[in-house]
Amino acid sequence: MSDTPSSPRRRTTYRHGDLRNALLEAGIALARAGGPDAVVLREATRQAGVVPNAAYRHFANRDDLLQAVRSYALSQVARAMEAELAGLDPAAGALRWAQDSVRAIGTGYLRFAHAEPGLFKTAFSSHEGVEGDNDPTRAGDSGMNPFQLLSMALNRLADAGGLPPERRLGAEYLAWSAVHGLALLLSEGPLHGMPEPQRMMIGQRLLDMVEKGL
Amino acid sequence: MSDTPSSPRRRTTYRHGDLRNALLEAGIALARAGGPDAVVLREATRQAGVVPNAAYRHFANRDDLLQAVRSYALSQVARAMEAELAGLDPAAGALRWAQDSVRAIGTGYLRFAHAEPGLFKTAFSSHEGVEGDNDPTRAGDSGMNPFQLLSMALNRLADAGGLPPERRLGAEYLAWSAVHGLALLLSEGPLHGMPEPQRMMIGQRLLDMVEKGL
DNA sequence: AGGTTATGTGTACCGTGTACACATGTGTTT
DNA sequence: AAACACATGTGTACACGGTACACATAACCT
Repeated sequence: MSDTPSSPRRRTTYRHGDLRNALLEAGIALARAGGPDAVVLREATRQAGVVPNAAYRHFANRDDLLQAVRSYALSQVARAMEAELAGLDPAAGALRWAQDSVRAIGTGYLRFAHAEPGLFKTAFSSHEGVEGDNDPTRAGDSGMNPFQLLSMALNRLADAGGLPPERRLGAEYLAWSAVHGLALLLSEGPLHGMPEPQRMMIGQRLLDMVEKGL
Repeated sequence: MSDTPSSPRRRTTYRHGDLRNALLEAGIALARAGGPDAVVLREATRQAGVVPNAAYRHFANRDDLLQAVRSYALSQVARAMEAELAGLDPAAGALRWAQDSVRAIGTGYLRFAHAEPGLFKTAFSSHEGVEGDNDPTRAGDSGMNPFQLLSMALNRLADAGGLPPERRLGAEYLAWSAVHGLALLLSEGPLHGMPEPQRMMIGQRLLDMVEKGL
């Protein structure tokens, strides 16, 4: 009971053994609790039970650690989307399925933003090109990252005739804009404390708008 | 040429005379150049030519200064919207005018986000309820803040029959979500360096989506 | 003139990121 | 096994930022 921060588990060996991982875990915990700004190097090392500078053997600097945390957060977003997709019935007709897929992506995004506001904020704190990268640490079980999952859903929609080809290009950004914007309003914006039912309702309304307007 | 930061104008009087204002100006300059995180108390006092603690006679703390800067940024957003609205022709038919009004709001928002990314980011860094407040420092020449301008445009649309009454409630948030999301993607997101023509194009496409889907 | 108040100064402390030199294990080569 | 290089953690140190507290000085008001 002589540990102050959280899990500084007095280590007996000079070597930590798994420091990079411990720092990442700590960083994730910090991000979860307080968003990207809460990911503070010194606190992470404290939780890992090492001296501050030890972190520099595993991360170039604070931002490097933050990016690692962000990758994790992105993979969690992907998983949230995949979880929604998994509940769909492909036999419900190609168009319906495609539309539901797009909605599932949006719903997963919004759900995650609500369930894990800190990680959500971290995931998109510095949205550097996630589009064309195949970093598996940012992907879900499907191997796709959030952006790629959205693209896939939009492809389904286009293939099913639910989205005219001339409007397919860049559709990711339109859909993403809408959902991301709402997620922000709900998680840290003026729609903050909105109760669950209304939250779900406005989310669905927004997805209606996207579906109709895309 | 003995001044390092920017305009530390060696003052001869003990009293500054207009410190609150000077700090605000400095804060705005910092925000303009680097967004909310760049608004740093000590730097503002440096530019004003006073000692760090002098700031506390005019602002409770750093955040208080930041909020003042944010209010200014919001008023600039409102002005950008008003500038777009001013170019409209009310004689073009009620519906068309109403639709153009909504588009003007969106366009002004997007333009400002592009022209002043730092201030834009600052304006919405902590979107605390701007809806029902009448702080004139956050308003444009019309006396309305950005949210209120949007509401007004949507009212016009509803009055002109362009938006069914049952879908009027909360429409602000749907439109705002979409435009805000895109502004983020364009200003700090993956759509960052997008050339002007394409930027305009995707902006209009997004507004099409909102108009169709609202 | 004397007191009260507003505004700027000096000093000081804490937390954060990070550079640099040093210590201590681990693994490899002879 | 001894020697050495390398990887990884430690100690010390500095700069920067926010901010508390006591003090100085000027403006204002009897």
